[in-house]
Amino acid sequence: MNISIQVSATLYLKDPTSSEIGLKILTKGIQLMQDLGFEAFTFKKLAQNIQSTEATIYRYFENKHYFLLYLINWYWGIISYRLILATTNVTDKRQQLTNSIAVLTGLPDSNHPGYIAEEVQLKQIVIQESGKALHTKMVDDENQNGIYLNYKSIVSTVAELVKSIDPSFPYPEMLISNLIENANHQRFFSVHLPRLTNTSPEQDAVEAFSHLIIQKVLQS
Amino acid sequence: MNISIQVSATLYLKDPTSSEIGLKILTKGIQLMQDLGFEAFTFKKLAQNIQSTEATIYRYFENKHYFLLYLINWYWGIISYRLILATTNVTDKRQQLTNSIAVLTGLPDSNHPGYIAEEVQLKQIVIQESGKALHTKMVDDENQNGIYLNYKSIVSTVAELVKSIDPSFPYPEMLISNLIENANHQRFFSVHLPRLTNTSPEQDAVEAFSHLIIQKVLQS
DNA sequence: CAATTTCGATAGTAATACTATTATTTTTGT
DNA sequence: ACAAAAATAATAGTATTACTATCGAAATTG
Repeated sequence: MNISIQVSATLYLKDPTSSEIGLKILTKGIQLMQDLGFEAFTFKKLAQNIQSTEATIYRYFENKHYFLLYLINWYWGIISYRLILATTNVTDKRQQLTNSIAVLTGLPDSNHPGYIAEEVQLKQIVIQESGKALHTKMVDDENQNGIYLNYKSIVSTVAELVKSIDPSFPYPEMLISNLIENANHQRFFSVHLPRLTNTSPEQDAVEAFSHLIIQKVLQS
Repeated sequence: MNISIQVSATLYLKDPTSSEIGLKILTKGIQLMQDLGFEAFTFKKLAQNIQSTEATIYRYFENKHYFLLYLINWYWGIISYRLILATTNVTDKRQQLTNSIAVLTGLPDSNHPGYIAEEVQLKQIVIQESGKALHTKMVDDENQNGIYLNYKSIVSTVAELVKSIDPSFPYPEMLISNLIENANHQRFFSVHLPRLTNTSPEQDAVEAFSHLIIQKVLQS
């Protein structure tokens, strides 16, 4: 079975991994969210898809906004886990950082240690829909409820690594959050607005760009 | 009077700058969009605000998505104009680039040449709502309609500058679109998720970060 | 000043985002 | 194996949203 990935309990009313129907909501929900996009995605459509009813889904999730937050949190949980795998037993801090940047900005690969089937789809959703989840009038409440903890702890962990390598660099958190966000943006651009980037789905340059920035910017 | 800023005509049904009511829709609309956020903003509420009717607003804009696109396009039009002011009569390419980065990542300032009253509010809207405008199933159609031309031309112009300074740098467009997007992200983080950044509303470090990246990454 | 455009007022519709109720099925503890 | 509890399906209903349609009055324009 899958390694258990932590998703904040404030994101659901009833744990969807605790029942058959809950799991169906997740797997078919991911699919439908990808196919339709957040705005066209509705619990009604999902209910029809899993041959259940709206009311049932509402017992698991407050609304579709929380459902999206759940998926995004799940994704960052996976990445958290992969970050640990990529850095344990690596003694050199530089190498730890390089491996971390690879996890954060590289493409998912079924050969990676700790690969989880949903990762590719979840990443797509993160790329497409993250902005809508975050840029809400509710951010501050949700932040207080610990909903972004997974994400914040990733940035903080890797930023610490940056600090230990180059204590004089003044913007470690900004650097890391930038590289993470940039990776998603550039991949979006590469598909929809290719003039804005120098990466393409065929020849992915996002990870290389990220390593270059790190290399040029940090003094070791 | 204001310098005329180009906004793509595909974004409106009737030019809002051509009538009293249209201008009211814009100014009060900007205000309301900021106060309520995109999701809670409705044409009905705006109509009440300007003591008019929904139907009237629908005669100017297809829907609120296009209204948001209009505002964002307007913002990038202003920035385009400010970029020109910041680079004309500057002979040194390095200096041109530095000035451009300042325009793209610095804070708006009423002392800037070409300052336009709405700029501050529009910037806030761009920071908060850009993601929702772009990350839609309709991106590709809208892109074909030239809706992102202002933005693309900014990236392209500054990327050309990068190329002329350091022809060996392999990712000029990615670098510039990254710095632009990053500036908005970090300012959002600084207010809502301060742990993710090293800038704050009191002590803005975004522009300094951007200059640093440029300086470290480009060879002159 | 006639013709046209624009606007306000009002009405109406389909879809969305839920909440509520109840009967049936499934699960669980013993 | 069975009673109690929990979960689900089926259905109905509500407020709001995102529009479209109509039509007479007001303003603009040629």
